[in-house]
Amino acid sequence: MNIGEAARETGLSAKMVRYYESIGLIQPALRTESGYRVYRSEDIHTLRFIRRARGLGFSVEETAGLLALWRDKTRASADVKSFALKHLADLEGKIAELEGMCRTLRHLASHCHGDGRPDCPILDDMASVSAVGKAAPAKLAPTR
Amino acid sequence: MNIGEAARETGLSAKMVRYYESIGLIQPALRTESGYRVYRSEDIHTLRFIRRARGLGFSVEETAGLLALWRDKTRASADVKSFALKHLADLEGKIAELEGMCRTLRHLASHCHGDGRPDCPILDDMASVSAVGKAAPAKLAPTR
DNA sequence: CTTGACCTTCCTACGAGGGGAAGGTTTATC
DNA sequence: GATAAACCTTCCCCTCGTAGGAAGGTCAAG
Repeated sequence: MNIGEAARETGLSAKMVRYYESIGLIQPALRTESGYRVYRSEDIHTLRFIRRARGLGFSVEETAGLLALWRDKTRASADVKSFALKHLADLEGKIAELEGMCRTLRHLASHCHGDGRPDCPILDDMASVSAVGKAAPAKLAPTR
Repeated sequence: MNIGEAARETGLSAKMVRYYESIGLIQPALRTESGYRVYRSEDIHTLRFIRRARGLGFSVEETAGLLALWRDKTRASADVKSFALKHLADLEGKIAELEGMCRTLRHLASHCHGDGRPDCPILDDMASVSAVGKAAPAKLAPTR
């Protein structure tokens, strides 16, 4: 199986597969004589695991940790669980942050009549000195 | 007021202020004879507006749009409102995505006994073929 | 033999900055 | 007036997880 097929099979892109190899998340793939990467079903299995972990929001680095646990047949399930719960807490923190923004935005929007007139409490609030840091608790976290 | 003071005053970093200038989000600052950037209270006002917008999760590009609306004294408040509501919908979409991950993780973790034994339903699930794409709806969205 | 669909490596860009080097300026203290 | 600390300047490279594309090699079908 070459990289394109492996990509279709796993829901990743060929680019991603090469990238994961380049950063050492997966072992270098076998190669044909002409240099094409070759994937066995066991490699596909690993790639699917990776895609699943990424889909659950684990970073690539965390995914490497999970892969190591997966391959370590003597791991304690408690280790996996704490890994998962730690990540869950991260996600919940992110959600809380986004919800703070949503609350503020909803509040501001609800006070804006939203017609053709120029006066707008949303802009007024954003421009007001007192509002600085109100809905931006502590740090300006990475958005996206 | 030089850049360091302006940064402290607005809650941004000096790097960010230079960056915003470099990408054209703000006008090039005035300079002293020796080349130091100088900020007037009106510039500080703008920087605070930016910080507030970023704190509400608007991208820099969206912030540029908001700034333009802010400066346009003839804008319709409806434009601002729709801008805000669009962003709100984006945030809500992001939250829903994260919550999907959380739900799955909570479910998986609740089925893991979390003791010293190696068998772990979390890893089992992640490795199972059928689970592919289950909690990763459609695209693998950028995490962080 | 040619065409098109693959594959390879390498380089660039994104967003939103952070870190730090090398060097100039300003301010406070002695 | 000298010196040291604390500023400032530009410049370039790093992050993270990809995507896009150029230049060139390979493979299967017609």
